Amino acid sequence: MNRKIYDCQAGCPVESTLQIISGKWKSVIVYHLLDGTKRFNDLQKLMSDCSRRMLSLQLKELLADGVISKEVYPTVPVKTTYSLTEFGQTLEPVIAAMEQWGVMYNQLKSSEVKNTQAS
Amino acid sequence: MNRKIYDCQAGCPVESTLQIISGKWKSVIVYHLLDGTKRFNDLQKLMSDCSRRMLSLQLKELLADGVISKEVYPTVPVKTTYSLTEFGQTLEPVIAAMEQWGVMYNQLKSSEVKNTQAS
DNA sequence: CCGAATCCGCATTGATACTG
DNA sequence: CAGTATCAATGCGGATTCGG
Repeated sequence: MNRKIYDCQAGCPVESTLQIISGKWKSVIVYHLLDGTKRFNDLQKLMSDCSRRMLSLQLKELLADGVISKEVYPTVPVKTTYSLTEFGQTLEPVIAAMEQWGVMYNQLKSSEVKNTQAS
Repeated sequence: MNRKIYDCQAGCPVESTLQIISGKWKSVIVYHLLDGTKRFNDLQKLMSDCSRRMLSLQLKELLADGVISKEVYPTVPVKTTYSLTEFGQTLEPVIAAMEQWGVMYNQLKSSEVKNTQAS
């Protein structure tokens, strides 16, 4: 896990942010958790391209970075839930900006399909 | 170059955004280009942890995605400049959010150092 | 100066099976 | 249900070299 993307002391803020959310699935996880507490399988279903293993790893890193918290209910089939910590909540503007841009981008793509631009 | 992170049709907007800026250095490049047109070496200096090879690759992808544009001046030592396209400019809110969060995060980290919290 | 091409080690990730 | 363990495959990314 090579977290050191940039070693300029307290350097480029964009890179600092990246250190927290640059994992392949991290921002997506945060995105879904902004919606509320979720169980492992809930997340799995929301991110079907992310394997259970990957999901597990990314959650572990987010946990280590204090972005999310985990609650384990020792019921018979174990139940665990993940939520954003207060710290994690501060990422909301970042994720929201990504979401908004994504919406715009999706529309753009679908309209490009219709136009089938000939040169 | 596996760009398909999510294949849900026009799916999760956060993932769509990620498809464009998820490269290890892409958002940093965009961040620096928001500041104005830059030459290859300028970028290289601003991102000293990014090898020439990586910079080149990431620029190529951003170019392919229409985020940046490239101008080549056929002078004797070739000179090339990179700028954001109009499309690339639309990423500004996303990058700005990342930057702001990064600034906050950097401050948070440096204040934690001072407190040396003993449990 | 910009960047493509090749070589190659290492980290990331997937598949599959297993556990409490 | 919520993970972990192990193994194998892929691909990222560095170093170096060459070209325009």
